[in-house]
Amino acid sequence: MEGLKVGEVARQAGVNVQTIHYYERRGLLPRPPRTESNYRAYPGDAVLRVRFIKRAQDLGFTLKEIKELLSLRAAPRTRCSDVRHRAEAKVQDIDDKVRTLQAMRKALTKLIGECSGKGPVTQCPILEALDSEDERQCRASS
Amino acid sequence: MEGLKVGEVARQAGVNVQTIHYYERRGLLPRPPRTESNYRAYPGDAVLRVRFIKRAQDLGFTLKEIKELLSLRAAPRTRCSDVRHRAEAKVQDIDDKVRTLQAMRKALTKLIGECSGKGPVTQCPILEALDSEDERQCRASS
DNA sequence: CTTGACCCTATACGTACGTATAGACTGTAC
DNA sequence: GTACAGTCTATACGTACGTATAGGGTCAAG
Repeated sequence: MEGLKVGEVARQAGVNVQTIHYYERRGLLPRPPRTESNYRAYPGDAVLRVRFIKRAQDLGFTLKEIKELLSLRAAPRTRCSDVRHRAEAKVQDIDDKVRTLQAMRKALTKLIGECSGKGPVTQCPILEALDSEDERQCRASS
Repeated sequence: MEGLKVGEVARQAGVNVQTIHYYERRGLLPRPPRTESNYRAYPGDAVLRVRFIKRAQDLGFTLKEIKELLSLRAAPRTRCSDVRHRAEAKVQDIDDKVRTLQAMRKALTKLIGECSGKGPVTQCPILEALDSEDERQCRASS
């Protein structure tokens, strides 16, 4: 029998079987040929493809973006700079998220600084700040 | 007629009506009394409660955590330090997320640095890195 | 007396990323 | 020859946070 069964691909790539199926449904993995008994028969490089996906996720790419990276690669006459652009955009995304988190952190530590931790909860400066009307501009897109 | 209607609360708090209903379902807002025609009749402080929730979200608390903060406050004999603890834990969460993002960023910019942006995509160092077998430990919990 | 704005409930949709289950079939080892 | 591990499809569940829709009732103005 030619090719790997789905369980084998999953094992080698360190994901579980349903994840492989899910990636296929999402169009991240091409539909492999089937055996007579309708089992998926994957070429060996399917494992590499799944690992590629996982590594790209680790770098902060969404599955949608990863799908684009993969089709970018598949297209001849794509330039390296196209990929580079996406990576740079992703760095931007990351920076935005970090800024949001830092703003949260700053606001929180400020409140913690004002809280002695001693009184009853009715006088907690943290809760009071959350109650108060003053419109600190801390709208943060999560 | 006593009390505010849901649309009024929503407007004053800057959220939409379904959000109010959703918070009620989630147990973040107490079920208000009803008029004869079964309309919700909110006390004026319902608006403050919704704003409290939005501010806490801006600080990075989940709705579940906010619910806890609210019940913490409702309970007599809760100490201010209980609230403070939650805030400190949240700062920890934020720091973890920031570290993860920074690791992504570092890995990405390294790859970008290796990419001239000039060649065809078949020789793109970014994609090659994603392909490669070497097990850089960049497992990141998103 | 009808139009329009508002309210009610229940349910589905949306994003992002899977995980789990049911019910049926296959392939193999004892 | 049967028990068990693996596969198939389809569908539901899970998190987190809402948004949207359908089908109905209510209220005030013109």
